[in-house]
Amino acid sequence: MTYMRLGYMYSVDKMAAKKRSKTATTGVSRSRDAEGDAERAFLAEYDVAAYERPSLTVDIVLLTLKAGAMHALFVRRADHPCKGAYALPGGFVGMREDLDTAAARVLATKCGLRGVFVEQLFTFGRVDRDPRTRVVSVAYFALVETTKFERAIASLERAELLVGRIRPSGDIEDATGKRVAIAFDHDQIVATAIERLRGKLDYAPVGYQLLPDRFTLFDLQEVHETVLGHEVNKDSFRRRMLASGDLVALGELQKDVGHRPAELYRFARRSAV
Amino acid sequence: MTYMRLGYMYSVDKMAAKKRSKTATTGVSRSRDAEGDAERAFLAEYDVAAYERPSLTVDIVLLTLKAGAMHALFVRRADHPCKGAYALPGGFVGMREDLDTAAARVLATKCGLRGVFVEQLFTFGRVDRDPRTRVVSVAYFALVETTKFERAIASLERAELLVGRIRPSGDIEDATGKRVAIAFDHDQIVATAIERLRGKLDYAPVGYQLLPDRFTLFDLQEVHETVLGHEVNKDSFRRRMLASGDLVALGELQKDVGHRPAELYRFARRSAV
DNA sequence: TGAATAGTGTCTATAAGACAATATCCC
DNA sequence: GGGATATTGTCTTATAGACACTATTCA
Repeated sequence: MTYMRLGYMYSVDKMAAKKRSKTATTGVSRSRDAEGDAERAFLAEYDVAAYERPSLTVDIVLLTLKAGAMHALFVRRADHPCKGAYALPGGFVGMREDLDTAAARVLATKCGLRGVFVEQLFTFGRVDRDPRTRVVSVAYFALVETTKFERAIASLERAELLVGRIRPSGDIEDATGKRVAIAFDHDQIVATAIERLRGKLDYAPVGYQLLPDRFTLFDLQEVHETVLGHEVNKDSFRRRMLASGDLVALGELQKDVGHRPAELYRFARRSAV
Repeated sequence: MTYMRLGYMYSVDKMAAKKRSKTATTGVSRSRDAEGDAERAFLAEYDVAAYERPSLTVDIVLLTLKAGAMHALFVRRADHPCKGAYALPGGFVGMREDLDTAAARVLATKCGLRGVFVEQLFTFGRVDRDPRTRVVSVAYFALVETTKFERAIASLERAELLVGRIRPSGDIEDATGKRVAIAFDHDQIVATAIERLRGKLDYAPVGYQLLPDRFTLFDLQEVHETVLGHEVNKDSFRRRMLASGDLVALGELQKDVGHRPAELYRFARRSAV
């Protein structure tokens, strides 16, 4: 029998036997009165107007899954530095704009997408990451299903938009399969995004951002395999997914597939569009 | 039999049967020539000197484990806003200073610690998080063994240093057990640090930052239980840790413990001191 | 009917949880 | 020896991987 105490679970009849007695430790928090010099130092430091500040941007790694590989959206750099290279869509953070809001704005204006999954990824701030000036970039990653992705970039009609195919090695290639140059440290940002996505597969129903509303278990398996970069066991994958409670069977089947059609599912947290 | 192709594992004799044939997908990457207006927009945007910029700081969540609970180091705010409240040690990011370097500098100057584990945590940038001005803060978390922690703050001899005990609920209390006020959004930053630490337990030998050089398996178990906020199964924990390869048995035993002494271990990646 | 993949059932190996039995220290 | 905890070994249960077998669609 167990009960909650201070947020810890204790087994009433076992704790005494299982736990080792601890030597007493004396508290150490000290609260002496603030001294004058420390206070002055603080005040001086907060006179921030006197200091130069780095530029602050957000960069978006918009990921989609297409033809068995992850793809990201890039913008071709029109100028030096890195002229002609693939850069991530990004923008400066406004003074009266939350970071998440800035990310959503860039996603809307430069990628043509609203309401998709976005999450803060990591902040890149190496001093020399941009040769022009000090720029610290808060990177975000977004996931979107491929049809939305393509509709979005088609709607923007912007010449500089590019889609890069991300190889498991981390290399990025264009539609012809040729490896392309990536601007600044954006290759590293993309690699970090893929890594994060991989980590999320274990505990989050990631696939639902990358799949259409209705999909088969095999579709979902392909998403996992592509993200992870290796095969997963089919039987075990099926069992795990069905046991997770994240999937709802629609009672409908694939059509026109040339073999026994698979059942269609949707994710439990998203009502059918 | 399997072989590598494009970074994917394929089972030679099984792929045909296991994989469903995919409908062909046409590539979509387009590389039309850059247009003049897009170029001008880019240039205008990069004229960054014209824009106001948020202040950029790093804040440190220095965590240690003491008396069965996580503790963090705070600084008492000497001024408004949040006068008297507990704030995280932090500082502005210098123009010629990497983010990680800034974090290490704050850790050294304000916490008295060098060479400890530090990792970027998350970037907090809500517009209203500091009422004085727009401040975006890249939060870092650091882990240190309690004796180092206490030696460090003792060496600084600064009156405003405070140690907060972090309750599993997220509340922070002083040495007397009273809940204290936390400045700005720093309670949220601390909560994020604890959450991250929990997540890392699954795949990283986190304990080694929080334990002395020599420790018993039970010490390590206590670290996990405190961080996770719940008990773990002793037998399984033991097996997992010993099988992980992260531990090296020292062939020495505890002394003066009033019961059968446990074997002492050290972490494999850290040579004895 | 045959090709192709979906889905089910079963067996085995591995890891986790439970618990008994034995070992070793200090008093 | 008695108290206390460490450590080992065994049993049970849950989960993953492997694989055979049946089901269903289209050509």
